[in-house]
Amino acid sequence: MAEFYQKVYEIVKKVPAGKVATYKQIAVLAGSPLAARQVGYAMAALPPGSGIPWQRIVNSRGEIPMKDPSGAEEQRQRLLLEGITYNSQNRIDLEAFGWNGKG
DNA sequence: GCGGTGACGGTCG
DNA sequence: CCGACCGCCACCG
Repeated sequence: MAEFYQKVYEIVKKVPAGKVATYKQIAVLAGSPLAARQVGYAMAALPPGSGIPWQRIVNSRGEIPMKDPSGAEEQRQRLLLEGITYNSQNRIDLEAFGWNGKG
């Protein structure tokens, strides 16, 4: 079992609702600050019923360049339910919703 | 062990 | 902030 993925999933689940975390944040907490790329790959590997709040994971720009636009739409809808709002540029304000990583 | 790959990040312009 | 280029790590065949 890939420990890195398992670690990433655990951290993602630790992200509180109403907050968003960046891939870098997850990578750092996972123990590999330079493996942010793999973090994103781990998210893509997550099935919709995995129980992992992958929608709270965004890149440093506060957006999710998902290959499937349909999934991005779903992600946006879920974030709205958590109180997270998108700005005019279809991006999330990391200054306001960015998770400090300490809960 | 090797080569290919990717929801990325940092730097440069 | 955005776009372009390179580099990074871990997973997969």
